[in-house]
Amino acid sequence: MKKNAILNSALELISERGVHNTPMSKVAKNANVAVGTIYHHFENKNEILNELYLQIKKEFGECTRKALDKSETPKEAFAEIFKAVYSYYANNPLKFNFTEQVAHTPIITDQTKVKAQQYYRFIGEYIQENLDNGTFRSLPLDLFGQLYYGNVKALIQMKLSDNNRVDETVLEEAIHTSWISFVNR
Amino acid sequence: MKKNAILNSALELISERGVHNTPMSKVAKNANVAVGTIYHHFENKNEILNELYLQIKKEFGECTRKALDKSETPKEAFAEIFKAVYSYYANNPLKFNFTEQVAHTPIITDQTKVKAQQYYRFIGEYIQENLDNGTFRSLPLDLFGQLYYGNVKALIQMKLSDNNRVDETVLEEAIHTSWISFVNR
Amino acid sequence: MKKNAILNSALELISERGVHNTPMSKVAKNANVAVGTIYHHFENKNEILNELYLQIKKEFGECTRKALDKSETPKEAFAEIFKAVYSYYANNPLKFNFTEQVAHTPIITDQTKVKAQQYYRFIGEYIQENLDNGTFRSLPLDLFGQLYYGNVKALIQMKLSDNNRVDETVLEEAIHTSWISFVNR
Amino acid sequence: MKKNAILNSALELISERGVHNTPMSKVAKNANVAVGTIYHHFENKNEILNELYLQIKKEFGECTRKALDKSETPKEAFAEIFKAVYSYYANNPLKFNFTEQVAHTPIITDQTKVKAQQYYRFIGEYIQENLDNGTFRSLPLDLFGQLYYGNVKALIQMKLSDNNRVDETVLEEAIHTSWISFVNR
DNA sequence: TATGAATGAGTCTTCATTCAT
DNA sequence: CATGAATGAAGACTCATTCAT
Repeated sequence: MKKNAILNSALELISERGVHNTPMSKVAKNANVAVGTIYHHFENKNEILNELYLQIKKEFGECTRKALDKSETPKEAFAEIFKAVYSYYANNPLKFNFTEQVAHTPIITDQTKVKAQQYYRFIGEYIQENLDNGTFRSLPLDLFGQLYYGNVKALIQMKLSDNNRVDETVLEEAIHTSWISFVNR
Repeated sequence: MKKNAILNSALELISERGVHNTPMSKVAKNANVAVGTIYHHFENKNEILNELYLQIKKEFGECTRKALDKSETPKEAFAEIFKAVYSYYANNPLKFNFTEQVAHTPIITDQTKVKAQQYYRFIGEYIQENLDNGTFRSLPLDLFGQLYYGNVKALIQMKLSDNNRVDETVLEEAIHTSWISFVNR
Repeated sequence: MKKNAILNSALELISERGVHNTPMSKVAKNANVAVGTIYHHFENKNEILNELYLQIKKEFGECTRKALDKSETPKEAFAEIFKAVYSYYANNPLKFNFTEQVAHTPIITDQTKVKAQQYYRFIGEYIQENLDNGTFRSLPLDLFGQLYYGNVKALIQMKLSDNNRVDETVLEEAIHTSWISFVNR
Repeated sequence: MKKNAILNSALELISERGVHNTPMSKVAKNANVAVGTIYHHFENKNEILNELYLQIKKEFGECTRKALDKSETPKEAFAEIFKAVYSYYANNPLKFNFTEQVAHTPIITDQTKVKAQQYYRFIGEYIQENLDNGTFRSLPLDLFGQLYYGNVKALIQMKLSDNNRVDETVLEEAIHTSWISFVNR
């Protein structure tokens, strides 16, 4: 479908060249589509970006959700979520770059952000739960989230900057590093 | 000096409106300077951004260096560096926004990045030292750096998004959280 | 019939929004028809406008003709034609707006204009007759026409801009004003 | 001055080809100016049109005002204003076409219209005066204005469509035709 | 006939940069 | 050094028209 070709084209170009260095004309050409066709499927450039953002966050949420569901203990869940997030972005570097570029930008509307958050709200719930039952040390929920995600991101960035540096050992090491910072005792 | 007025004007506008939403004409007007004047002091727009980046990283480095110098134990140093970085950006939100926006962009040249790193190389050295002497758990140096900086950033972002949420207690808590994740035993 | 739906849709939109602010896509949607369907019934956008123009002028001619036919004296005819033209456009403001917008534009072809004129040639003939027999003061025919129609238009515009200002009295007054300017003695 | 070149270029092209058939690129080329230069002097296309409109109405007002000032009787004033308006547009056909095209369009803002009216308010005042003192037959002021201007326009159009048809005699005849329609008795 | 996705030339506008004063 | 008018390439978006289904 041309709509998907357009979304993929935009993802590719934007993640490589930046949002403001990616004219619609290039998005069109790269999608083997006429410029006008883009506007048949999307209201404007921002709508493409919002749709792309939402699509990524949905996929991201689904992968991570599976990881949580198959886990039996909080510790296992912690590691599995970590690995899922890491894997998702390590395997989809374009999507990582795109998200990082666009997330804190007025391009992504509040409406989109709210919608997107529903796809991974369960992570917050997982954290809150284990904050409540004393598994985790007492920290503001959102700070916890930022620290946790920051830890995963550190690893993702290492992976993307040099594919060979991150192996199973480093991954486990990073997870452990993260875990001990949050867990009580 | 007009050159400084231009740099400050650019910093203000860019951090608030984004690089690509900040035309030179606005930079000029905001600096009370004619457009042409900018081009007497800078080769082009990118040069402004690179110079700004360098200037910020230098200042950042100096603040942090002082924090390290007055510390006596590795643990104290860890906390002091954390606080210094946090304070610098919490007190200079424009500079934080600017840096975050620009850092991972082709706008900032490799040459600039290399130069900038010299201003805070000592942090890497501090970490390496304590990695070597066994104070810190064994982690790749750059991963360590990313994790450490990621932790500080989580707190800075919390501060900037809601000034009142981060007090001395939360700060100490965050530092502790970070410390225990790295230290051996 | 879809063809009529298209013509009506175009009339509505164009009279309200202007020719160049009325894309074919909107004409189609407003007519509950696909864009492509329009091109089965019309060669292109201009053909719609020309057909619309012709249709209006025909209807206009018929109304006015009836008014003339039932009149017995030149003076009565003068008044009846005046009222007929006034009524037609006062009751069909969309058609008035459309005509005014389009009439002096290269959109309407000379061929269309010639065809249209046949629908109300009898008005010119009525004037010429009474010019010849001395009822009217001697004026170039087309100037007479322009003046006469200009007088009616003044009233139509008054009516359309403020519905309540034009009542029977004002209408009669305007007709009288016009009549005395043309009649001999 | 380039600003004037732009205004003249726009006047020329628009009066000949229509507003929506006159791209800024052509306005620029015809003015021997770069496209960007236009936007150095005007906010956007509409601002050019509004400024042009205002300029024309000002000039128009000044010419007509002189005609009124040198007149001694109401009848003389009636004729002189008629001639002045006629002459102005007959000698400036581009300006006539431009005004006619644009006047009843949302392009010209209400603010512009209000400003413009001040340039020829005195005509309304002249009419009102002679309506009050019984020189003119009792008609709504604005209808009077429309009829009066309509009569002049009829002659202007005749002149512009065939330069040779309107001579001094026809002009006097038209003025007389108009005068007798308004004057009492 | 009917549909509506697709096309791409053309429109307005922006903005980094230049250069005459 | 300072000024700001001028430049024109490039960008987002529109829309009349075509054509495969």
